Amino acid sequence: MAKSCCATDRYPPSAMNILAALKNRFHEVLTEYAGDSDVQNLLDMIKQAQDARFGDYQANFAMPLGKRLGKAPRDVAAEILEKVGLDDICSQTDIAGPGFINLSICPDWISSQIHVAAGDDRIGVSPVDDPNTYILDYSSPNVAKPMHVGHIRSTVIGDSLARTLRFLGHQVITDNHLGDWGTQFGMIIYGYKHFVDRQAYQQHEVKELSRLYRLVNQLIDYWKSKNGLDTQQQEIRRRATELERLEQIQPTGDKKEDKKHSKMLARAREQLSQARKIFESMQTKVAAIEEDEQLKGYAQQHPDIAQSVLLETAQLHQGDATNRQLWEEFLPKCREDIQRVYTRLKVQFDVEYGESFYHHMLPGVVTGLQQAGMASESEGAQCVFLDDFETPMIIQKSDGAYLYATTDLATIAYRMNEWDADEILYVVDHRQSEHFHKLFAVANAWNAPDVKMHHISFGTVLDETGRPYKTRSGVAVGLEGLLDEAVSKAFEVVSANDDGKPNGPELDEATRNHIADVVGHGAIKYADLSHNRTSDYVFSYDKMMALEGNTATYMQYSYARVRSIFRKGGVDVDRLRQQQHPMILGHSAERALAMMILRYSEALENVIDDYRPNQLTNYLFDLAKRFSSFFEQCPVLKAEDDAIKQSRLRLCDLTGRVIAHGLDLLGIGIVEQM
RNA sequence: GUCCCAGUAGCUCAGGGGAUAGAGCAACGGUUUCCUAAACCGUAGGUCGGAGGUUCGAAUCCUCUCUGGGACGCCA
Repeated sequence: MAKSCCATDRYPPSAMNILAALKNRFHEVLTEYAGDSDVQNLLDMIKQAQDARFGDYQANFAMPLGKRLGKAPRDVAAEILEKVGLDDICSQTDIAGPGFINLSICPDWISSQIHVAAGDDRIGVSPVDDPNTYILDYSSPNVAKPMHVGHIRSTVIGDSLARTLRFLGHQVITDNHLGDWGTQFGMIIYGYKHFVDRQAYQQHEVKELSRLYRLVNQLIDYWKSKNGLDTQQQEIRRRATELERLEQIQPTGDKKEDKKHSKMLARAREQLSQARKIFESMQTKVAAIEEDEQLKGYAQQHPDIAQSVLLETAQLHQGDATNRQLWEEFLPKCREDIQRVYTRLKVQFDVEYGESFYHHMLPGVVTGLQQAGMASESEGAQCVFLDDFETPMIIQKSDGAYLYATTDLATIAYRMNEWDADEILYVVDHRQSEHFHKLFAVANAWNAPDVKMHHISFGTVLDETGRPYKTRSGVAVGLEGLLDEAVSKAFEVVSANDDGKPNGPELDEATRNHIADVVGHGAIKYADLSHNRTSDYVFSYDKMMALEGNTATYMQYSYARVRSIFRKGGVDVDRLRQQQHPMILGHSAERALAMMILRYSEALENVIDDYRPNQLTNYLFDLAKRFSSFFEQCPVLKAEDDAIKQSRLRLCDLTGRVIAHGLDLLGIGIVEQM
């Protein structure tokens, strides 16, 4: 039932997402069949075709509709198609299988749309009709210690979501909720008072502070382990006895019983081995201190270090002059240090209100919740009990100190007052999901009933053995070192590739450095963004820097190829854009590429739908693949005639624009040559 | 013990009601007098952890189960 295309002049020259256009067309007719309430469900069954053999788009609503109406789905499909009339948009409409409606978009319509997109600053992506105010809370490192690999996902995902939401027309406030007020500062204050190396501090304050942080941490761990050894030993004995007991039990012959028994045995063995592992790790920590005379001395002089650290923290919070002064001295230096990483990553925040910013509001949170009848005392602490959770949310400890839950509630209150947020997104790793569930429940019930809050959780970065990514010594890998490594690997690849060019190298040292910088940082970011954020992923330099397949480099390379065509052809891009030559999509590779360009807005909608930047990376990868295919099959500068050449140049230009724009939304740069 | 998340090709991962489940890498075969071969084209590779259920239709939703990871009152 192929149909021919007719004129396209019915369409105003405004940007139109194809899917939206199709849904628009079906809307009225489907309402006749389903009524207003259900029509959206049916419209959602119009989507991109799963397979190119089925055309460009497919509509799947005829099957459920047929069922409901007691008619054959294929008949329903034919009836609806007849009523809707898609002759101007579709070159072909087919009913296939049980009642799939397959739609092929008419080439004329594609070229008219691509023509519109080319003349549009936003490359065919309209801003949303109803902008919201979003607060994005991401990165949020603890400023007392260097940033490590665990911080990058939050930073990169949050930054990309902020850019995307903003481009779509939403009001966005990005906030780096720094950890600048917690126990870590008690630790460095304590460390500074007792163990500082003056000379080292003068040379590099932050380095020395982070050494002090690690030292104090290590000493606390030492005493905790040392004091826990006996208990752990008992635990091992208890587990061993239990295991022995279970091993004595003879099979009963009853299949079910025996299966249960062998399961218990396996569990008991696992628990025993776990207990031993914990014991060993405690022993290692103890030994590390005791084998070092200096550390051993420190430990013996500071047996109550854990308590003392909490005391230092409490004194800071209570306004103790010395601690406050130290905090004011340390904080700006720590922040500068962290800022260096943001500068490299080109990540910016609208505000950076750390935990300390909310300190004065915390008593009000507790009294407010008490007055609302939501908080009550339990075991000396102020708690909010919630129906859906076994454990309460603790908002004030029995010693009077506040917790991060308290700060988070104060933060929400502030954000509502200051910005009247519609939505708050927390880009934080998945381990904190229970905390956020509680937090949202309390805030919605208490003082922020209408705001939508989402925990944009993400998985752990693993090493090649599937363990959380750490160095051999067990410390999380420093972020700066990671970035340096990526850049230097990129430099090697850039140089090797340039040296291997048939007509000799084209790039000087400075250019190579610049390219390595863009490519290296892009590779790291892309690795994070291209995985579905909810899953853990295995971090591998080699995969990331392979610079082939689904990597930022592949997109950057595509862009560079576009630029190279323009350079070689001496093309004046501004003129090209002004001249607006007609788009000719005669070759299947041209059509496929054009279609992909028009789907950019659909890809961005998919990103926002569930806050998943990997929807954009997937799209860009598809786009770049189509471009490579086009590049192979369709000569541009040597096209058979000038009309085709001009059309192809415009297609190249658009591809380059979408790639550059999409990468920018991911926080990734492009280069002219590589 | 309770709760949350994951399990898809040899490896790393997409796909989260729609047709014969995809990509990259690795393997194998091919492409360069031609705009960047960091590329392209092709071949091979799967019981979507397992069992039930809901549905016209299930990798996708529900229940149970196995395996792995994580979180579970005064850390953040």
